Amino acid sequence: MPPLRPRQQQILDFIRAYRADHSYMPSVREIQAGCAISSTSVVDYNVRILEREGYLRRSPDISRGIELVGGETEPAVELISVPIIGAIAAGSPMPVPEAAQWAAEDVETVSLPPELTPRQAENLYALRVKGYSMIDALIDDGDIVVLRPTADPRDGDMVAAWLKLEEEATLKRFYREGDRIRLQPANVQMEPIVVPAENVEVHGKVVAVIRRLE
Amino acid sequence: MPPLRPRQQQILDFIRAYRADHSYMPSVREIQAGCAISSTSVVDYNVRILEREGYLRRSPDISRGIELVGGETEPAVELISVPIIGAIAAGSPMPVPEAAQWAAEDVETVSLPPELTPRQAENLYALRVKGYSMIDALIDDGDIVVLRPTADPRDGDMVAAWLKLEEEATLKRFYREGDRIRLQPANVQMEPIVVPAENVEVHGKVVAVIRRLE
DNA sequence: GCTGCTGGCGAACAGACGTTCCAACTCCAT
DNA sequence: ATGGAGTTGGAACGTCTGTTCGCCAGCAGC
Repeated sequence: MPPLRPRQQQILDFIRAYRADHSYMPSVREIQAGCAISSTSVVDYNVRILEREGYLRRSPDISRGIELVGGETEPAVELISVPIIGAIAAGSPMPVPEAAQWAAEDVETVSLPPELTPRQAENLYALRVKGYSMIDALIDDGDIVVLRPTADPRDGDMVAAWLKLEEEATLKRFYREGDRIRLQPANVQMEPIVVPAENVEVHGKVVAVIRRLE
Repeated sequence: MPPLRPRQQQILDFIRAYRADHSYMPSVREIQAGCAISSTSVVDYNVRILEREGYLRRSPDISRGIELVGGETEPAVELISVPIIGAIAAGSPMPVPEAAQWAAEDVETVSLPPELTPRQAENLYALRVKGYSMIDALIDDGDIVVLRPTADPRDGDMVAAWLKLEEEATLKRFYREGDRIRLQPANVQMEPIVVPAENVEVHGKVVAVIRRLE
C-alpha cells in the first residue's frame, strides 16, 4: 500500500475519530466540515481513493455507507456482555441468576470475545471466585468463571455444583455413575469424589474461565 | 421495563441482526422491508416507542442515526486482537514474537475484551498451552496465555521462563533472591524452585489466561 | 508554448431518508 | 352500541446526502 497523502490521512483519521463518538458513520458533508474542506466533491474524490487503496469500503447511494476495513474495529464484533452476579466460594451458597438482576445497571460485567463465546450464548452469567478452594479445578482466587444454567449436564462437563450435605460449592467435571455422581477435579493428579445424586445440585455448566494478572 | 409488543421486538431483532452484517444502521425503509411493514410511519411509530423505553437512541434528521443502547455492542469497543504465535510446552522452546509474524494473515488470533486488556497493551502475544506441565501454575492443557515481552520483570509477576539447563519452559511467579531466582507456583500448595539467575531466561510476563470449555 | 496529470472548488441534480398528517382499523371497557 | 386508546396504512413534504459536471491552479515533461 502506498503511503497516503495528507488529505487522505486526515480524512481517514477523522472517520476513525468520528466512529469513537457515534455508532453511525459520518456523511460526506460532515467529513467536509471536520477536515475544513470547502467542497463535498473533494471529499468524494479522496474517499474514492481511500476505497481504491483498500482502507475502507463504500455502499453506493447509501447514506453514511462508509465501512472501515481491516479487522481492528470492524464491523460486527459480536461481543457478549455477561453480568458478574456475585462470588463463588467453597463454603458459601452460590448466587443464582434472577431475571431481575439482568437489567440492573449497577452490575459489573465482563465481555466475552467471539473466540470465547459458546454456541449457545443465552442466559450466561459469571461469578468471581473467592479463595483457593477451587485450585483442584485449576481455578485461582480472583478468576472469573462464566456459566450457563443447566439442570441436566452431560458427562464430562465442568459444572458448578452445590453439595447439600457438605454445604459446599465446587467446580468439577461431572460424571453419572448409576444413582451416584462422580465429581472429577480438572487437575489430573487429584482424586475424584463420588456422592449420591440427591446430594448434588448442579447450578450451571462452566463455559469459560478468565484470569487477569498484573 | 415493560415487555415489548411483537412488532417492537421484531424491529429490535431486525436492527440487531442488521448490525451483524453492516457497520452502519438500517434506514427506516430498510426496517420496513425487513419486517414486512407496509408503511414507514409504522416503523417510525414503533421505533419512537423503543426509544422512549430506552432500547435505543436516535439522532434526529440523521440518516441511519439509530444507536443501540446498553453497552453490549456499542459504540467503540476497544477490542484488542492478539496473535497466537505458537504453543508452549514444558520440553520444547517457546516461540518468540518476531515482527514478521505480526502482519501475517494466517496467524490465529484471540481478542481481549476491555476488562482483560492491560494498561500497557503493546506487543502482546499469546501462546497455546500444550500438555499438563503447567498445572502447578493453575494452567490447563489448551489454555491460552497472553504475554507481554519483558526482560526485566518485577517481583511477584507471573512470567514465562525458559530454564536453560533443564531445557524446560515454565510459568511461575518471579522473585529475585540475590543472584538466584525463586520461581513460585501459583498453586499455593506446591513448593517453589530456586535457580541461579543465569539459568533463567524470562520471555514475557503473563497478563491473562483464557480457558474455553465445552 | 501545449499537454497531461493531480488536487481543489462550487453548484446543481437526483435519490435516499426522516418526519408529519390524516384516515381507517382493532380491541377493550363502558 | 359507543368512545377512546393503541396501532396500521398511505401519501406527501422537506431535508439530508451521495454523486456528477464543469472549471481552475499548480506542476512536470516535451
